[in-house]
Amino acid sequence: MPRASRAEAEQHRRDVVAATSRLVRAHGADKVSVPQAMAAAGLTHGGFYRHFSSKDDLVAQACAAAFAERLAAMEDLAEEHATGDVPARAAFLAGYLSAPHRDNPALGCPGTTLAADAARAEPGDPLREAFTEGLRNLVDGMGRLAGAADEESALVELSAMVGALVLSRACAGDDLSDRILAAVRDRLLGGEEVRPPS
Amino acid sequence: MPRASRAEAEQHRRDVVAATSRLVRAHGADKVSVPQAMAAAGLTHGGFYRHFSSKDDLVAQACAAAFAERLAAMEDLAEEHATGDVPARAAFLAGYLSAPHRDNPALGCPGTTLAADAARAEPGDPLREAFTEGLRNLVDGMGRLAGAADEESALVELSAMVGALVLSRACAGDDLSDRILAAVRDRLLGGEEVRPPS
DNA sequence: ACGTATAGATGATAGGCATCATCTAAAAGG
DNA sequence: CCTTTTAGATGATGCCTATCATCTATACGT
Repeated sequence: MPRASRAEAEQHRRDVVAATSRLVRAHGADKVSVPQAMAAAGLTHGGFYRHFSSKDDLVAQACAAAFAERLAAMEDLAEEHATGDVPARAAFLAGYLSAPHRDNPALGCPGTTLAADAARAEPGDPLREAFTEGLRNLVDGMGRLAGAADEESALVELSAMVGALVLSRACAGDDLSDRILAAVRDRLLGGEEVRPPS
Repeated sequence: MPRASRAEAEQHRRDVVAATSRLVRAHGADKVSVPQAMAAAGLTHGGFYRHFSSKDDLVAQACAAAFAERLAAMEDLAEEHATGDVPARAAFLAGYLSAPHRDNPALGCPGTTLAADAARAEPGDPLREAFTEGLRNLVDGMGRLAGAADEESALVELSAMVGALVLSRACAGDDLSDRILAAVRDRLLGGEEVRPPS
């Protein structure tokens, strides 16, 4: 099926990015091959280099797309709960620290799934930059959600959420996994101190 | 150099595990090849399958070794600060949430570097089990460090620490990286609430 | 409507990988 | 001391990978 229209081609590119975004979150950046990524969008590997300059380029775009998706979900949540009795922040936290989020990394927060790949990338790597940019936006978004909380609070909260999800995924199937999620969820929603005074 | 003594062979095995433990923390489990792991211990890939049943087996042993190493360091710290004026917990936190720890993943906490690999492993995978076991020990160790704190507190604290380190590594080089470490360090050491009351 | 640019398919190239087979010489054990 | 065992070296094997070259047919510009 050679030669698609310009609009179709652009849609294909978007499909590849979206599919890759899910694949890399589920399996890691290096476990997704170019043929796999293209096939996931219904194409063969042939046209790849007409859309992307390299595999790293695609992965970086996929990372950016994942962050954008999550940010959009956060803003939807903020609107949804703008007038409700459940604060948007509580809804966000409960969803984030839930078993479904833990069990669905492919559609989940890239802060948890791509951080390891970004950390291992070289300082100039496009993935590294896409991740940093996305993370900054996520922190800003959390600040807005919580209602003008300071950056420090947003950073602490996000760290606890990311750490909890990462650890709970790593030991999923074990009792410990649920206990991690519950502990952080209760503590963040209850507003108790991080450490009980000794 | 064929045929080493039994004691030498056992030492070689240990060397391979120790070297791999560092390699996988630095580069990820799949980026370390069998020849690389053996070469890092001064051997060729030839004798590999006399020591390990598979690459997965080696990686799992390397993970367990990394956790054991960290736990030993924690116990040393507890002894060291048993009678000092700086509580062991504070020393542990400060070291954990420091730039050197961020910049030296090869020698750092496997909870941050191997969680992604463990999370992607199948439920029955030896890496998954080694990680879960190591994590459980780490949580117990933290409880002892903080002086009989409840498990929930240890889990929340560890989540925040792991999340902070993972995120700060992923955006190392950017201002944000230092701010993440500082925010979590200050909050955990200061004993303030996770979220300031709104 | 016609020529040209190009999206996408097919196929090739070169390299790295885990694993296994074979060989060797030295240690273990009697 | 002589036989057996085995740690480790060398060298396949077959598979998967990113990237590039080539081809084709169709959408686009004129």
